[in-house]
This record gives sequence, structure tokens and C-alpha cells, in this order.
Amino acid sequence: MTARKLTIADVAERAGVSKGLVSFALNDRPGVAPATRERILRIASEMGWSPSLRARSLSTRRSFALGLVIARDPEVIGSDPFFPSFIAGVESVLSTEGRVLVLSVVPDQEAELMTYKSLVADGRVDGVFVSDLRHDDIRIPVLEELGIPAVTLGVPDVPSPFPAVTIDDAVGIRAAVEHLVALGHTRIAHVAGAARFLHGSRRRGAFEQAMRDAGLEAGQSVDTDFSIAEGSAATRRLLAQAERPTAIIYANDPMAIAGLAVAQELGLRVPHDLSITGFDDTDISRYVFPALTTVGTDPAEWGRAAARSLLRLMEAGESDDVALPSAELVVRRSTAAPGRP
Amino acid sequence: MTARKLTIADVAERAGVSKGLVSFALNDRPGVAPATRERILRIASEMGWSPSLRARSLSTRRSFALGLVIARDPEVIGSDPFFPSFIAGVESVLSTEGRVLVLSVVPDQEAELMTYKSLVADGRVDGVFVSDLRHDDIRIPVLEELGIPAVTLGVPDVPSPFPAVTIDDAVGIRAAVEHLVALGHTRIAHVAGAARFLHGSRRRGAFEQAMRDAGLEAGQSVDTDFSIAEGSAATRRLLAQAERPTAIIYANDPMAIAGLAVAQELGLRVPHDLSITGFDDTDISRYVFPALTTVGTDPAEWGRAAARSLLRLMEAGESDDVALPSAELVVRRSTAAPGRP
DNA sequence: CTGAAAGCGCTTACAG
DNA sequence: CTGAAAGCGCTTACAG
Repeated sequence: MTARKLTIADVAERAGVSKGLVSFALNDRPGVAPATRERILRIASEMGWSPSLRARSLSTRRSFALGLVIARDPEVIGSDPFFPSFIAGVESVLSTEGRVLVLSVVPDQEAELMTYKSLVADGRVDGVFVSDLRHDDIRIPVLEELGIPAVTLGVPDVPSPFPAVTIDDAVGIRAAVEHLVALGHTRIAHVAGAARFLHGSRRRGAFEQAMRDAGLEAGQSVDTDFSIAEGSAATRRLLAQAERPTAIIYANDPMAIAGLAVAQELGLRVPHDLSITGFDDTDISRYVFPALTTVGTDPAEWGRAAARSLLRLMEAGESDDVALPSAELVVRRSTAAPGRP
Repeated sequence: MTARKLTIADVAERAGVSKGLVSFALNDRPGVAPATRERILRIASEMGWSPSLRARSLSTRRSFALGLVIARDPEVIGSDPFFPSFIAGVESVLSTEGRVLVLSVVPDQEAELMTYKSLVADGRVDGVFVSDLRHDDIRIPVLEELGIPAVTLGVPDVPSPFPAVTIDDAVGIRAAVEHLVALGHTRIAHVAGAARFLHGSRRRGAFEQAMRDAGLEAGQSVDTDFSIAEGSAATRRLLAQAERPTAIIYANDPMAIAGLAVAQELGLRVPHDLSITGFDDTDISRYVFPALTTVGTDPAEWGRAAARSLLRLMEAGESDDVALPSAELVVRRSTAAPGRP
């Protein structure tokens, strides 16, 4: 590993050209004779030289890194399988681009904003991902003012100069409602995510609209913070009612699995006494009993698409919104016609 | 945000000193009169100047970043809650140190090694975390030769110059066995993790030893890749036998939850017909039915300890091994005395 | 098509 | 205790 002592000057000398020319050859810039270019590159690789990222960073004012800031309670971050899959998707495209992901996990929104700011101020990243969009999301104007390229997961409800990568989860919720209605359910409830998140309230809105469209009275919705604990508590409340729902649509799989457990604990048979649907089609959903009917999304593909979009924005200066295939209902064993008492 | 145009020269001029002195004051180096130092710092902050990380990186040959490479199948990465919690722990200490985490998720061991190498070659990180230790782990000698500071999660089975941060999970497995034996179980099986991982084979070894110590014949162990799918399949195989076990100890919670589902599907009552224990005490384990008896570990604390250890190594040049509190059994409702047929 | 030089914004011996 | 200068290793106008 003596390799690290080499600099562009060594390569230039060995090739009998100036440092500038080596740089030009390396960066594929015009003005280098093809033969020369090739010779320089060959010599560089023979010598085992690769340009110093730090030096490049200083002179180009770029970091060749992208940033993701996740604001989640450290205690519950583990229960949401979304981010690991999303990140794996992001990495799969970054790794082929010589770029790297800088990840921050922070406890709250205040720290989240500070982190975006310092990441940019320190020049740690050349672009950022914005996930878990909230209503009137302050990050949009802040990032715009910071002048950093960004991509949002979903379309913000405030004016945004950034490309959005979307997956239509409302379609999935609607499909779940229609599936349950077709089975004969009329008392359908929704255990929703946090209303401050766009995806939380959008799924809830889709649920209510679908219920109306089915000619049913607006089903009950109860908001949660997306955590397993609150999903469990919400289920307990819903099932404690005299006129309890015969089906519950959950905003994510972990809550649905907790709901399944509550039903079992209360002696209700799923799906005979209670039908249940989840959201995300996470790995575990097919391995619970009964296997969970859920709405499939593809977080890894979302990650790939977001990374591509952000890279394009950084290189071309602009990037179109991209819409991923809609979330689709995956019917398994946790839903059935409501049982006769 | 005109702040970004400022350089150390601006501050020096305004303070009426040389750039060098500003640098010394900033870095708390001796040779600056306290009063001068204070004045420089005050002026710098008044001007809103913060030193350019890129320039510092180039001259100090440091990146002020730490690296973590995770080799996991993108499809199943989401089902293991370990990493998100671990990372949250790491971040909680890095964020106060002006350091940042560079995360890579790669599909296999080959890519994993390449990634460590390029992270170091590019000077992306000043130190790395080594998780999921394997037998004869090649990463240890490679990282040693690369000359990069590292910390390992657990003690490698090859000579290692790096500090290790350990949690004694064997204690937890032993406690699970003893708990089940005390309840009257004699046919206890183990659904183990992958044997190529140190933690996988260590838990298995602890299981076998504890069985022997209890005077029981070595219980059945079946290796898996830690995935929910294999945990489910292993359970199915174990329960299909004529003399099926009355209790199963799983190497992680997700597999235990899948096992619970298999039992239910087969019409076995848990814990009456089959006792089940998990590992890690993840968030969901208390929200399944019956609530899971499991072995508690603290991935976030592990992350904090590992980060502290690595930082100490980088600053002091050495760092002792640290042993976290042993994994402890958390008894809930999925274990009981074996039911009479 | 090619070279010599300045610049990116810090840090760090070296003098004084 | 303080200053002037070189150096980190690239990129990029500017000349030719």
C-alpha cells in the first residue's frame, strides 16, 4: 500500500506531460489528443494512482456525497423496515457512481433542520434526500435557500423547486377498501399514521374518500405516530366498542401485526371475526398467521429512483418528477367475508 | 447565506492577525495569548465564519467521518431491526463531535471488502465499524494493512489490533435454556443464525453447552441465514417430527415471530403446546400474541459504545475493549411449562 | 493540442 | 507570543 504516496505530479512526470494535462485526461475534458489521453490513463493505472478525493473536493467545491437525514425516535427506528430497504436501493446506484451516502439519524425536527444546514455549510454533501414529508414542510424553503439540490419522496404541499419521486399509495388504500367492501364489510376502520406527515394524512384521506365512494358512512379513523405501541393501543380502543368494526385497515405492517395480536388476545378469529390489512408488504407480513393482506410498495426501487433523480438534477441542472408504479394490494389470509356471529 | 464566501483570511484581516494565528486559536493550540484567542474566536463567530471542512481535510488528511459497511441482501435488510437502532446510537455520539457517518449497504462480502478499501483509499473516512464478524474474518487483516482505525462488534477469532465492543449474548441464551428447563422442558430445539457469523455460532455453542449442563441430551439445532423465511422453514421442519420439541429458542425475534405463526397455523397453542423465545427484545416482540419471551440486548447502546471507542482510538491511539452488560432474559407470555397432551 | 501558474482554504513547521 | 510562507493535491482559466 505505498500507493497512497502518489500524486498527479508523479503521473505527469512519468508520462512526460504537465499536471494539468493529466487532470484533463482524467476528467474527459476536450483538448487532449486521444492517443495522449489513453497513454496518460494507462500510465496512471499502471502506477496505481487514483486522484485524491480531498484535493478534488477542495478545488471543485464538491464532496461527491449525498445526504439523508432521518428524524425518528431511536427507540422505534428499528421497527420500521422502510429505511433500510430504501437506503439499500439508494446505495445500489451510488456505488456505481463513485458517490457515497452520508446518513444522519436525529431524534427530532429541530435537530433534523440543524443537520441539513450543517451538512450543507460544511460541504459534506452535494445533494440531499427529503423523506417523511410534512405539511408546510419547512425543509423545502430552507433547502432552497441553502441552494442545495434535493429530491423529495412524494410531492410537497408547498411550492417546491425540487423533483419529486412519488408512489401513489392512495391507490393501494382504495384497493384495500374496495377489497373489503366486495367481501361484504360495511364497518371498516382505519388506523392511520401521523397526520402531520403527508403520507399519513393522504392515506387517511384516501380511506375516507373510498368509503364515501362505496356508499358507506365515513369509517372511523384513528391517528397514531406509526409506532407499534400506538397501533396496538388504537386497535384495542376500536375493538372495545359496542359496534366494533369487522375490518381494520392499517397504515403500516408493524401496526397491523400488533393489531392481529390484539384481536387474538381478545379471542377474535382473524379473518373470521375481524379482517386486517397492512401497508408496505414488508418481509414479515407473509410469515405471520394468518398471512397479512397488505399493500405492496417497493422501498428499494424508491431509493434507486430517488438517487437517479437526484444525480440527474445535479448533473443536468434539472430533473423531472417521476411516478413509480402505484401501490398494489396483495391479498393473503387476513381478510375474508365478515363471519356471521 | 452570504456566509459561505468568508475565509480564514477575512477573519485574520478583521482581527488584525495572521491566518496562522486564527488557525491556532481555532484549534486550541498553545502559543496564543488567551485574550487574543478569545478575541479571534469572538470575531469569527460574529462574522459567521466556520472553517472549510474541505480545506481542513486536504491539509490534515482527515475526513472527520466514520464508515460502516453492511453486507446484507437488500430484500431482507429491512427485517432486521438491529442496524437502525445501532446506527441511531452511533449518530447520537457522532453528532456532538462534528463527525458524520458514511454508510454503505452492499449485497455481498466481495463488495463489502471493496467498499472498505475504496472508502479508505479515497480518504472518505478516518475509522470504520466492523459488524457481523465472521470466522477467520478477512476484514481484520485487510483493515490492519490499510492502516485505518477500526472497532469490532464482538471479539474476532483471529488476531486483531482493534478494540472490541462486546455484549455477552451467550449469557442470554443460557438464561433462556435454564428458564425452559426450570419450567420442565426437556426437548428444546434451537433455530440458529448463520454459522459463518461469530454471533451465530456462539449462540449455538452456548445453547449446546447449556443443554449439556442441564443434563439434557444435545438439543437439535438448525442453522439459518437469520432471515424470516428460513426461520419459518426451520420451524416447520422441527414441528413435523414425530418427537417434536416442546420449546424452541430462536436466534432473533423476527424468526421467533415467524415460528409463532407456524405453530399457530399447525394448531399448536403457544405456550401450552410449544414455548418460544426470541433474541434482541425488539420493539415488536411485546406486541405479538402471546408476547414474546426474549433476550434483551441494546443495539443503540452498542452503537454509542462503539462510536466512543473508535473515537478514543483515533484520538489517543489506543482504546480498551469494552464489555457491555450481558444480554438478559425478558420473560413474557410465550413460555410456560409444557402442557400435558 | 499543450504548459506554466494561480487558486481552492485551510494547517504547520520555521523564524523571529 | 506572533508572522510569513510553504504545502496538502487537485482543477482551471489563461497563454501559446
